[in-house]
Amino acid sequence: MPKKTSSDPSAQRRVSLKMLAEYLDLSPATVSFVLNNAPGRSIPPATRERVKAAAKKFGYQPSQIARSLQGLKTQTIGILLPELGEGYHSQVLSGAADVLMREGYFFFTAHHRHRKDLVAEYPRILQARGVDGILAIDTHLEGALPAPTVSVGGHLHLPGVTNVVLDHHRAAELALGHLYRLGHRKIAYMHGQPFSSDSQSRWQSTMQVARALSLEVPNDLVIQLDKDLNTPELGYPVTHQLLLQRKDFTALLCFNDISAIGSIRALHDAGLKVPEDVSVLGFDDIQAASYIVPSLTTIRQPLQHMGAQAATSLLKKLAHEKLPETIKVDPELVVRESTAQARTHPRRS
Amino acid sequence: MPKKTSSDPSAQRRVSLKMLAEYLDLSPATVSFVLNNAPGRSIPPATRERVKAAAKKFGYQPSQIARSLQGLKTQTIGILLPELGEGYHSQVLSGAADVLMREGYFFFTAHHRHRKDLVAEYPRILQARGVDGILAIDTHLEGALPAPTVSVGGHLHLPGVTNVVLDHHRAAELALGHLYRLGHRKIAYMHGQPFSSDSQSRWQSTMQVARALSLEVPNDLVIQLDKDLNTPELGYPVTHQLLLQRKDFTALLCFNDISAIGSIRALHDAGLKVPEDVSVLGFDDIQAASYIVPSLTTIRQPLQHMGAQAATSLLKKLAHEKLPETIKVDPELVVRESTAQARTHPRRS
DNA sequence: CCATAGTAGACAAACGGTTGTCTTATTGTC
DNA sequence: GACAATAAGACAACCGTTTGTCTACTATGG
Repeated sequence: MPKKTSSDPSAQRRVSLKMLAEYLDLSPATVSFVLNNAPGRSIPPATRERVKAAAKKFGYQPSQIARSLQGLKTQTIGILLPELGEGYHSQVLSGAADVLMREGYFFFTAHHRHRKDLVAEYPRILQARGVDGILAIDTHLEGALPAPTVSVGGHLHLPGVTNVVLDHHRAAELALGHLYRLGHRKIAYMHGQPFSSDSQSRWQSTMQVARALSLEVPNDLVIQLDKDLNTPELGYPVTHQLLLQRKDFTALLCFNDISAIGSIRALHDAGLKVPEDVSVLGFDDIQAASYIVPSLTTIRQPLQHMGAQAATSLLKKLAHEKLPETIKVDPELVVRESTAQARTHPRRS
Repeated sequence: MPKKTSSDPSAQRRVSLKMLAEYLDLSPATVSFVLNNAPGRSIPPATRERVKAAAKKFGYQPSQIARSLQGLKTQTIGILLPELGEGYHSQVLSGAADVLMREGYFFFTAHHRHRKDLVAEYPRILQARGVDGILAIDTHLEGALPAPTVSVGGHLHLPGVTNVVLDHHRAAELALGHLYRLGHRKIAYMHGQPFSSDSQSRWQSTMQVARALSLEVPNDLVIQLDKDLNTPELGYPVTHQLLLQRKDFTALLCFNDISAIGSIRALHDAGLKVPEDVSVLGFDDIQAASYIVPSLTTIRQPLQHMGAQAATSLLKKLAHEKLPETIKVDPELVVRESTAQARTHPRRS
């Protein structure tokens, strides 16, 4: 049973504008004017000093809540994302948070685990809590939002919602271009899971670039992820399967780093060396990419930067600047050990 | 130049209690009573229904801000942490966030990068924004806090602040016990960086347990981390150094997983096999621990659980329950590939 | 000396709710 | 039929700010 006894040691009442005013024998209004340096009011320097001194003395801190009630901006943002913790979303969040805090904004984060009811409910609750704007990370928004919104990696276009996305075409160019320059012509491709938000656009871009480079993409060199996993096990079985069918490819373009790590293991178990026999290219540049042996060549998504870009855009939007519908962000090729010059002679099987 | 033209598509004014009351031809008070199911007031069912129907019809959402102003609880928590993004803090945050959201709380996260001025400033700002309580993750708090506070991994004890920490003694028992049972008697120890918050307590616990097991800890089997790195490079040079001096140890107890990965590489480069020649034990259980070859046996810190525990405790504290000063959380041994039976015969050098 | 213009600040009305007190009908009781 | 008790709801104060309007006083110019 809860006890009511504990007298909070931290419960000293905060001083309010009124108390300050009473102490100073001034009206709250005057004090407010001084502390906010409001224009159009004449207050003699002596009084100003008196007020400021008292404010400092009592550690006066204006109540944001009362301010908000006036319909002023709250300097608060609501951030919607699927999960907190490791990975993609956290990186984006981190980039956004840096910008927001630097600009004097605080933010709520609301994670919804892709639950539709929560995705629908949270924007309203956030509005009730007075957010000036909403930042949605990898969140499938529906319907009109109750506040200015910018999204990162959103797959659909809502009117008035600016979307920050990776330039998938550029990513494909970097990836295939790298392999092409290393002499690879027989490349195996990995298609992402159908439910993953990037699968579609990434695949289309990859195919476009492949055509542009006159690379053939035979069906039996395409493998398809299906499991909902976040471990290397994701890539192992499909790669194993691929090896049973065809062995005459010199490179494997993976959907992400996690699956690439599984693929490398599968290749290794089949007696193939990476990168000597097969080059493997990842996507994302997760932390583990640089740890594993061989370290992974990959396409880095500048997640932090995307978050920062989104936050900056949202702040601009709040300042009534016009924004483009879509903001593309450039990926980056990170060359490590898992890719090398293509074999010129067929490997003995 | 910012344009003022953009007419927000999302700007339809929210309906307030007053508007609702006017529409219903009732006083705001009555509406408030109905919607809050306030006791001690007699309202006929018919009116109740009318009110509820109207509220639903207009999508009425009470303003948390106005409520807060009454001095009511805001159902808001402020979370202080060093960084957002990958790693330790994010995991703890994730665990805490789950509990808070489940209980209907929202939270601000404020990251301070260990900057003293921010650590001092944020609690006050959070209070001005009306938080009911503060959760501090790996944050060096000083002085009295303006709200009930619980901390995770805080190194110092503040009066009235409950601290959630790992049971370091238990961790040492798990680690050394595991190695001991595998027959290891000559164990090399790694001491954490002096600036890392856990170094001290972990080292002390380890030494205690070593004594209890009658394990000798000769000076030349102790290595000391010093660099402020978050990559395997952290563990490489010190392990290399150790190998130059002594080669007759059968196990290495690392300070964390990151350094363990570097150590494994150093051992590998020196021609030693893990775990056949040397067993390596990590700490933390980061994601990469299961990816690398050999996968890492490690002591898992239940970070999510610690976060959840802290959040639960804070909510209890807000309900005026008495809490212990310190809450210890149990670590967990995760056995993977990097540890094995100790060599019974000296390795050929 | 009086009208006029500043100056310094008070007053009060919001903002959107909560909650204690008061009023008006309606009913029930003897 | 007089009276109290109860039901149904209005009224108003308040939370801590901001901000438009108003007033008292002082100084200035003619």
